[in-house]
Amino acid sequence: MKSRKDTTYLDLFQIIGLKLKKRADDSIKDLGLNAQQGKIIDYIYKNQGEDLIQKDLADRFHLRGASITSMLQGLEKKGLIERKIPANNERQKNIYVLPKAVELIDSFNQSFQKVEDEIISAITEEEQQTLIELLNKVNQHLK
Amino acid sequence: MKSRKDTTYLDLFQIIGLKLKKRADDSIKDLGLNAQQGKIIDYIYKNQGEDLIQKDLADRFHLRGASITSMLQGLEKKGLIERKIPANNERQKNIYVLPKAVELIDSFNQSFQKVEDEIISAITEEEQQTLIELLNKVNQHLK
DNA sequence: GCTGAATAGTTAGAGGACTAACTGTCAACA
DNA sequence: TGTTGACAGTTAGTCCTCTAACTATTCAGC
Repeated sequence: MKSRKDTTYLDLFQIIGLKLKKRADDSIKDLGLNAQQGKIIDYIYKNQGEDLIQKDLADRFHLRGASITSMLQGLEKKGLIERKIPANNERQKNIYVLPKAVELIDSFNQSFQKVEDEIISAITEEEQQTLIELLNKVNQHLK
Repeated sequence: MKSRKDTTYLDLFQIIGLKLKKRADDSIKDLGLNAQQGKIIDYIYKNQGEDLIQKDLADRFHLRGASITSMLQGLEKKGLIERKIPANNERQKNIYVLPKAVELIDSFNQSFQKVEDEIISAITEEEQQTLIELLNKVNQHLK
């Protein structure tokens, strides 16, 4: 009875999530960053015109404020981003990517695309449509 | 253009995984454990007759050997499991749950079931079938 | 206008997972 | 049978995220 077959949705999501995280981390580790940092830089780059503040990142990436603080401090130390207190609200910090980071964005988006391709190559195009619909339903339902 | 809609499979899996992890952790934290520890105790309980060793846990849960060592040391310190070096192979350690842990298993399996129910209540029964098939395909394809 | 609550961000300290280097045991085969 | 490589597990040190407690600013209602 070694081959128990009661893998649940919870287990599947955890396992797939872990595998994807490891692949994504691996794929950009030569750039000195992990996948989360890459995703965040990309997100900052695409939204930095919109009065982007740390709280937005916390919401988008489902991380705590403290985690964002420490992650951005790290990226700042590496010269990849900068934070400026806006004139109209001294309790916030607007976030911008620096040129050094912009150069990297294409590179890790390509890496992420490869991981993406690995996922979808497991199933047909029709199934891909179905999967993304179901994932979105589940995601939206979880608050 | 604040509502960008290019959420990828990778993003979706990460976000759903994170949300589920937080829910699962929350649901059993009163027992002094996190979800991963709960899952592992359950797995040990169901497989402890089969010469279960640490390597098996590392494989099943996609964690490194070192992580399993430290996690089991923690569970051992709490009096939840024990490890015994088997007679036939002194380089391994067989793992067993202790009574104190057995008492908890029903309780956190119920908690996990609730998280499971939250997932599937987002979609119809037919969609549930489809989703689990697709998830299994993707998972198996990722080695 | 003042006071108290809400909001944004930081710090300190803890825990979990990782890598790299290590110990000790087993197994293969020359 | 002796050596060498594979294997199971551990240790040390790092990184990321978390919670809890904190500072500082802004907002809302009396």
